[in-house]
Amino acid sequence: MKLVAVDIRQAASAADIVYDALRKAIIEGDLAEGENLRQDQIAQMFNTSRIPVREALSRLEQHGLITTERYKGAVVAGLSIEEIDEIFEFRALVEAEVMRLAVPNLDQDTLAEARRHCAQFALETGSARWGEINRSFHYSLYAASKRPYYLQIVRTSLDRIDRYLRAQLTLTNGVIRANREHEAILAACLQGDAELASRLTRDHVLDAGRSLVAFLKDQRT
Amino acid sequence: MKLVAVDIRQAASAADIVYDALRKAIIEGDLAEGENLRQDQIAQMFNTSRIPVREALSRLEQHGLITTERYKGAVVAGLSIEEIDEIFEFRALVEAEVMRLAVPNLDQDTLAEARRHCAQFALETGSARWGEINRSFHYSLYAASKRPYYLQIVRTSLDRIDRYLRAQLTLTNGVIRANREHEAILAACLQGDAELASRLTRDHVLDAGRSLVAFLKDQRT
DNA sequence: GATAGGAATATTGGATCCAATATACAATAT
DNA sequence: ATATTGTATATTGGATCCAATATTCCTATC
Repeated sequence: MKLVAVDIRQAASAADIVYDALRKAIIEGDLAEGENLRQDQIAQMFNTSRIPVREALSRLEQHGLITTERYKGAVVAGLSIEEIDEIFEFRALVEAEVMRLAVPNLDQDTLAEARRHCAQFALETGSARWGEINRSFHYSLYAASKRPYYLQIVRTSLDRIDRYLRAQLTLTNGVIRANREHEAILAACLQGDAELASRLTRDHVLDAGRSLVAFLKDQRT
Repeated sequence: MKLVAVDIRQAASAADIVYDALRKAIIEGDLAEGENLRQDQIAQMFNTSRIPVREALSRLEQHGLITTERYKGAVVAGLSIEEIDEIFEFRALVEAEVMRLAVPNLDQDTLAEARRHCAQFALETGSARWGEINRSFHYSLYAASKRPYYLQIVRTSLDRIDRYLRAQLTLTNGVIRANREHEAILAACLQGDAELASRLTRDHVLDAGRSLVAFLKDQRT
């Protein structure tokens, strides 16, 4: 018997599909902050009932991507400047540590992959994919840390501010700076200098945060 | 008109109540790891239908407290030694930073409250409340950091291992050591020495982790 | 014209019902 | 006796229905 076995346990439920789609839409900024999420409307869009939608919304709320009020419904969560600042500060702490832990485990394949993402980031001109490639670059390195719990935290904290990060990359000249910093991080990794890579990662995140906060402070006046 | 105004928006839904109860039961170890969670059974216990139960289970899964498999149901999540180790390492990183950020903001009232919790921890003989008082002690100090996002992360990571931490406190002589360490942290806070308080917090968490891992390695052979 | 009150509508939360899947167990064949 | 198949039961996921609450809009009153 020759057939490719798939693990059927991971078949996605309707709630999973709705959750993934909404998460993506929020992260990428397709759903604006403050926008109402009507259960009925979403259910119709996915050709399903409200039950899986409610489950998806409940999950999104747990991750802070939406806020809900009883009998009033869900809206895409917004963040204050202070909250954004805090999340960037937190990310700097955790991602710097993850980078430090990753460096000793980096092998040639991983480094090659990271270099690919880095190059791709520099080449990409459309804003749509910067956020995604940026993630891929960092994740490819972080994965070597072999710290699944840390990575999950990194993912959820990135989720919260990704929308703003994309705006920052696009609207300021963040891409040029980000690319320069990516190359520096990659160079440190190639040299096996964990401390340097960690410090550069920390600065990279804090830089982006500062730039974003400045941008938003200007915009929100 | 004289009455205490309550914000009715935060009235708990059935799903909230079920979620809180299950979370508490898992954290406190009343539900053993691997135990099945039948929707129908839980619904009957709370005099409700399965809908709110399903929502509660979905939320618990997002926080890693249970694992579910499609059409098979939910079980209380267990952690491997490696996972426990990783979470303690992570907590050490984050809680040390939170402590560092908290010290400059500590005022007399907060310190008095922390001292109360610390004393209460030393006096308590029954194992049941150690976990709770331990949390209260640390949270009372952490709150001064004014970093709600960090605190939420600390809470969820503590949730994951609280069950094991309680076992460690109870079954080894962890309480004596923990209490000594609490007093040292408190002293550092009173002196306003953020670096010291941070380092002691880090060691406190790592100590507990090492002790727990040693205990579990022995037990799980 | 502005405002308070109330009916009509929309929306959410929860209960019940049905379909899909898993599990337990009996029946049958080897 | 053991393994395999089929069937009954249990359980979950999703759809539909009902109740509780919020929102809208209309009307009456000043």
